[in-house]
Order: sequence, then structure tokens, then C-alpha cells
Amino acid sequence: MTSEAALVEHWRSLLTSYNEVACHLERALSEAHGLSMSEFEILDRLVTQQCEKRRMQDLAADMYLSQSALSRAVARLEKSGLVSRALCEADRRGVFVTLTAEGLHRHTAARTTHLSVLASHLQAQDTRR
Amino acid sequence: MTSEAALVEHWRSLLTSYNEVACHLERALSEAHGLSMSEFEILDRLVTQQCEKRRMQDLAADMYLSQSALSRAVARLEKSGLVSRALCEADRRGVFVTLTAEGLHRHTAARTTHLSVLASHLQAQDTRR
DNA sequence: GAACACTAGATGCGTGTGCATCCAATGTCC
DNA sequence: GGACATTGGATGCACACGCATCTAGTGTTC
Repeated sequence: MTSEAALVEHWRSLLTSYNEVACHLERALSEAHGLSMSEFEILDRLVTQQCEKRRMQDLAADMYLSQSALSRAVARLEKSGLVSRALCEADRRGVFVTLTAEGLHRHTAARTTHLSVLASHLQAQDTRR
Repeated sequence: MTSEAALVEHWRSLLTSYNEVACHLERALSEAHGLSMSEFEILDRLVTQQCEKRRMQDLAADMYLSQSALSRAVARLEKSGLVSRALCEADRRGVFVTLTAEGLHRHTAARTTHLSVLASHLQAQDTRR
């Protein structure tokens, strides 16, 4: 009984925290760098794991996006010149995604914004609690 | 420096948790009860705070939805007969939203699904950590 | 090696969202 | 009391999403 209430409470708090931060992030990244949150997350993944994988799959694996959403997001990034797609010779169904120089540059710039939003809205929540 | 990493780590974990649960919730509620997550949250708010407020505003206040999203969600709920809108006589711009009998019924049914999804996907995350 | 199942990723479609704007009702100020 | 700002909510629009489906490449089985 009480555990149910606690569960719901937990969920609501998660919901609120997430939306608060996500909303600010989305706005800040978009205004300052023309990136959506998902797009930034993709760039961020690419920067972090610079090994050679059959990207689309692997990206999707540790992200929250659906396969189709990822496909389109990468398409957008490519169109903006932040990323390039190259097909994998070993398995010609696969597609490699790699950062371009400009993509790296954009990510570096956006990272600052990202961190500052997290600092003001994510930490604030913790101390507020 | 390390605090930055911790911050990002925190955010990623929030992001993952949220999407995991939200995705399952959305699906389960939709399949079993024809409700979206937001719609359920609205019903839930209405059940919890059964006082007489000038709803739209107050609903929006402690929810994460934008004003326009809320307006449409309520419109959908009304169309399905789960909620009714009545204009407020005191301030004729305001709109009261109230649960119908069917809305209450639907909420009760959906609540079970809601709790069970939270139990399996929210608690699971905690113990897994 | 031909038929069949499976996998990687792209795409058509319907839908929910935020933003900007609009409309009507309320305040406010002279 | 008439002009102007403000507020509550609805709506047009553009867009990102998930689902289902499609295409092309890869395995498998006989």
C-alpha cells in the first residue's frame, strides 16, 4: 500500500525532473547551437566512443531512440554536415556514422551549454529536495 | 571536473530511466485502456485533487505539459467522454474540467496497469543499480 | 544454386508536441 | 466609460516521434 504510494511518488518526481531539465536543454541547445537534444546526444556518443563500430546499431543500442528516430536524426545531422555516413564494406547493409571536423567543433561548443543547463537545473533539483 | 562527469552521469541515468519507464507506460496504457501517458496523468490529477479549481491553469501548473498540449489533451479526453468542460461563471475565460463517471471508471482500471508497469520497470531499475 | 528466413536501415503515415498567434473576457488608468 | 494592457484558453503550423512496412544484403537449408 504505502509502497505503491512511494512508487508513484518516485515516478512523479522522475517525470518532473526529466521534463524540467529536458525542456530547458532542448531550448538552450536549439537556440545557441541549432541542435535538438537527441542530436546532441548522438554527437556526444560519437565523441565518447571513437572506436569503429557498425554505428547505427550500436548507437541505437545504448540510446533511448527508436530505430527510425535515430535514422532520421542521423540524416539531419548529415544534412547539416556534422556527421557523415559511409557504408560498411564487410556487411553492406550496415552504415558507419562518423563525426566530421565541424561536428566535433559544434559538439565542443554545445557541450558548454549542455553542462551549464545541467548545472543549473539538475543540481538545483537535488539541493532543493 | 569530476563533478561535471558526475553531473552528466546523473543526467544520462535519468534520461535512461525516464525513457525506459515512459515507453513501457505509454504502450501498456494505450493497449489496455486507450490512454496516452499524458491523458492518464491528467485523469490522475483530477482524481487526486477533487477540489474546485479553475482547472486548465491549475492542471498545467503542476504538470509538465505545455498549455497547448494540455488544451488538446483535455479536448481528446472530452471527446472520449472521460472528462467534461464547463465554463467558469466567475471568470468567463476560465474552464473547469471535471471527471465523468466513465472517466473515473477508466482511471481506476488504468491505475492497475500504471502501478504494475512502475513496479516492474521503475523498481527494477533501483535494485539493478 | 534456388528458395526462404532474417537483419540493417530507410521511409510513409498518423499523432502529440511546442511555439506563435489569435480571440474573448478582465483589469487598469485617465 | 473608452483605450490599452493582460490573461485564459484554442488553434495553425512545423516537426520529431513510434509503428508498420519496404528494400537490399546476408545466412541457411535442401
